[in-house]
Amino acid sequence: MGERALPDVIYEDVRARIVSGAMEPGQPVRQDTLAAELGVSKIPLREALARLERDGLVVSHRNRGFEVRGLSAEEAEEVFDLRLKIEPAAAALASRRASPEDRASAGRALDALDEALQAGGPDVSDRNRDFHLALVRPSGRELTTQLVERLHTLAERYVQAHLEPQGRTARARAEHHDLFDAWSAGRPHSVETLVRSHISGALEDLRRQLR
Amino acid sequence: MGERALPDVIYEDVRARIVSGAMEPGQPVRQDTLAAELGVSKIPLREALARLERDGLVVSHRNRGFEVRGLSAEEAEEVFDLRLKIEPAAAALASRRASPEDRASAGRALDALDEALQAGGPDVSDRNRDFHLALVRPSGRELTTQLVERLHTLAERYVQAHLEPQGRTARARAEHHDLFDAWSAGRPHSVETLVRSHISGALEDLRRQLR
DNA sequence: CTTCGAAAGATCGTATACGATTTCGATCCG
DNA sequence: CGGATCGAAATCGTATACGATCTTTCGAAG
Repeated sequence: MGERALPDVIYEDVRARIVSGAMEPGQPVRQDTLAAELGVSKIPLREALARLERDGLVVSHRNRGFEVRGLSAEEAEEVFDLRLKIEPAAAALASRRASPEDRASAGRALDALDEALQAGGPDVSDRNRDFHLALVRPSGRELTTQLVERLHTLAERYVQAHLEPQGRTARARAEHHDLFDAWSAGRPHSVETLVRSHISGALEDLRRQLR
Repeated sequence: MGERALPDVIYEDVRARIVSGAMEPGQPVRQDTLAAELGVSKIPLREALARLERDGLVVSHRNRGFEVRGLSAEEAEEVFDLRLKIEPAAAALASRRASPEDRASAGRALDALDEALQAGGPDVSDRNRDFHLALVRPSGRELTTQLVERLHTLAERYVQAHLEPQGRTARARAEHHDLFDAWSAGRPHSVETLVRSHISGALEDLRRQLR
């Protein structure tokens, strides 16, 4: 029936709840309750939770189930530090290898992100992830792409929790377009610099909020 | 009864089979068979497999289950590239922050690794992982430590598949001791350099084997 | 009033069972 | 002989059920 596997759907649903803050840090995950709410049994839910634990979004305690992972300034630094080590080079490599379809696809992802930013809906997060991944995936490096996705998700928790969209969207849009232009034109060095400053900028904003 | 959670035990068991090559690249994972062999049901096995998929050790196909992930020269380059971006700095940071107990613990891990290398048993892999993680964990960076562990495991597959222990163990032991000395003395710059060259050396060996 | 302990309730973790899907093999048709 | 078709067997994925563990409650003892 459904095109996508059940644990995939559940995984994305719960992940979105955690990133948005609908499920709060430290909050225990009641498996029967959540499974009932999603209309499934605990089996596929637990598989999704096992993945989320791997992603660093939940933690499990023996015989006490899962809870939403906490946030800390230290971890924020860690996540952005890892992103800075990986994403700039990955995006630069991808810009070298991207095919015309890849560029068109990234362009569409940028458009979708712009629309979402203008609409201000709840799927800005997803469109943002899609765009950033579209800049990395053409590298052909699967593991790196998966890693970038996870780090982006971890970072997004801090952005959602501590940063207001106000004012940031305008700068973000400009940065996205500059970045896309350089990426699409195959200027890897510019891409590397722009990705780095894009990530650093978000980290600076966060540091201000976290004192 | 058992101290460790069932999915954990299964996860480590299956991971060891994949890393050692006992379960070969491309080989489908028969859940009923494997679960019976382990004396458990499919439920905890599938949770373990969900984790292994996240680690990049198996892949799943909708309604067709899991299979052991393939190996490729490209992925080997990718894995070692990621390790080079992350491990040297992580170990250097850890060497700055390590407590006396951390240093003692790392020393014990090194001793255990030496013993395993001398004995030549099948748990060289585990002791090797333990030692390298003992050099990173004191950084206090959980996500980075987890990442290093996964990358080390991915890399180990290539080492097991393509490199002979012969000759390498002597050099490895020397490198481990130099590295531990620098790390234990809190010389982060040396640590960074030594970790980098340790990883690069393994990559060079691999490249020779992979043509 | 506090502390301890036991019983009840809540929650977890997994074995079992079964429907759904895929794979395999034999037969039929072109 | 090659390819399609259909039924049987194998395999997957998950809902249900239940034992195990943890948490809470409540009463008794100090």
